Order: sequence, then structure tokens, then C-alpha cells
Amino acid sequence: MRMKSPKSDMKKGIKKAPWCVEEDQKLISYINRYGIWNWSHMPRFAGLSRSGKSCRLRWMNYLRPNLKRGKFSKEEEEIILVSHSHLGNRWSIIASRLPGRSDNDVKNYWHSHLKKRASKQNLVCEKTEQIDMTSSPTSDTESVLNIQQPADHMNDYFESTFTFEEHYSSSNCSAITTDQQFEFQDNCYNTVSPGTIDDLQCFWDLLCPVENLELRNNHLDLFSSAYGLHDSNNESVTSCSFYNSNNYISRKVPSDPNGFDDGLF
DNA sequence: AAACTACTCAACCGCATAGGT
DNA sequence: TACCTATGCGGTTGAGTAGTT
Repeated sequence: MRMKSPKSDMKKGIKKAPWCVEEDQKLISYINRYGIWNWSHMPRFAGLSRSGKSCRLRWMNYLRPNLKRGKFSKEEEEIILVSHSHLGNRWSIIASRLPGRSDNDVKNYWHSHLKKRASKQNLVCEKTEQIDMTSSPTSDTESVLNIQQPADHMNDYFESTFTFEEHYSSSNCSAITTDQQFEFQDNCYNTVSPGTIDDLQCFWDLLCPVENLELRNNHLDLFSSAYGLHDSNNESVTSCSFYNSNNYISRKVPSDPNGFDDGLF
């Protein structure tokens, strides 16, 4: 929507205008293939005349999988209202309680729909009353604030890569129960990735253009992994997440690299 | 139908912070 | 320790759209 491009901004050949379909497709296909490893270098490798910031914003607010479009539900409105009354304008934290909504969405919705309503109901957060994160929530809001706690834990674990909901959005995965959520959470905590996937990604990113190589498997990219897990038989397994152009898929495979034989490497 | 107004929301800006050198 | 770079966040802007007169 913002169309103005100050002359100073044009110096570096960085485009500032609404994204077109072609640009979206370039960004999506790049991320599908290589994942998110460096926003600032991404535009150059993806062939986009955009800043890394702009690419990140476009992806986070508009292009990433499982973003909800359309109207906010009553429940979502309530979560925003109650959360804002305690947290103030901490949109990213509030948005983390609303799966599929970006902080920008929540912020816009607040300003356009909820601000007036909240002030009428005296729900606007006073600066002096902003929540002390170390204190317990009051009893009347506790239930609302706790609704998304399991998802929050998972979001913390996966940080900027993908959310718990996205992780389980694959059509290959049936509905996930609360017990399964906690089981997954317990499995994932305290595990440390040796970083080999990142190393491999960088290696390919650097080598492919130079050597004119193709990844052996470009329709199913390894997205993340967690080592040091054990299955029900106490066998050592590695939890791997893949992105197959449409969905995230989670699989547990034997930790022994020799047992990892699905043609990826 | 035209003009005006209010609203929506995509996108940019500036700042704070973290991590690397 | 200082500096640099990358990232994330909240504030703000302004074109497009919907509603009203």
C-alpha cells in the first residue's frame, strides 16, 4: 500500500513498493528449497531487489504457511483484549497466543476494531499497570492467559522457524492430542542440535551456484532436527522435520546415520 | 453518479538487542 | 571493549476500499 519511494531509498537499487506475484513466487520457492538461514543475504540469492527486512516481513506477515486470513473470532478478540490489558502493546507476545495470526495482524486489528471498545470497557493497559512478567496472573484472567501455554512452549523451542501448529499441520499427521503435545515437548526439550544441518545448508548454498549442482532431492527439504531422543522401545532416534512444498512433516528416524536411508543424502 | 469520509492493512521506518569479530 | 551486522519489534504511513451523504 505504501507507494512513496524517497530518492535516497532508490540509491541501492532496493525496491520499495507493494510486492507483486512474481516476487512472492521467488521468495516462496527460495524458502521452500533452501529454508530460512539468512534474511539479509536472501534477496540477493533469490534474485529480489528487496531488503532482507522487507523479505522477512513479507514472509512473516503474508506468505508463510498456515497464516489465518479473514475475520478474527470472538475468542481471538477476547484473548487480544485480555492480553493487551495486561501486556500493553507487546504485539508479538499477544500474537503468539493466536495461532496463525501475525503481530502485524493483531496490531492492525487492535487499532481498527478493538481500541475503542477496550477504552469503553476500561481495558486499556495503563503504563503503570503493565504486567510484571514474574508475577502470577490474576484469577479472573488466568484461564485466558493460560490457554496457549503449551503452544507457547513449542513456539519458544522452534523460535522463528515454524510454530507447533505448523509442525503438525501436515496431512500426514492425524489430530494431535494434548498428551501428544506434552510428549513431543518433553522429547524436544534439552536436546541439542550439533548444527550439521545448517552447515550442510550453507555448504549447498555456496557450492551449488559455483559447481552448477542440483540438490539430489529438491522436493523434500530437511528443515530441522532434534537429536538425543528415544522412542517407546528406548531406541535412540532423531526427530526430523521436512518441508515438502506444501506441509511440514515430522518423522522419527534411527539416530544411526547408516539407518537414515530415504535417499535424502 | 460524484464527492467525501472513515476504515483497512500492507509495508516501511527507527530503535533496541543479540551475536560475531 | 568497541564496533558492525542481522534480526525482531512497535510505531507510523498512505493507497485502496467501503460506506455515507
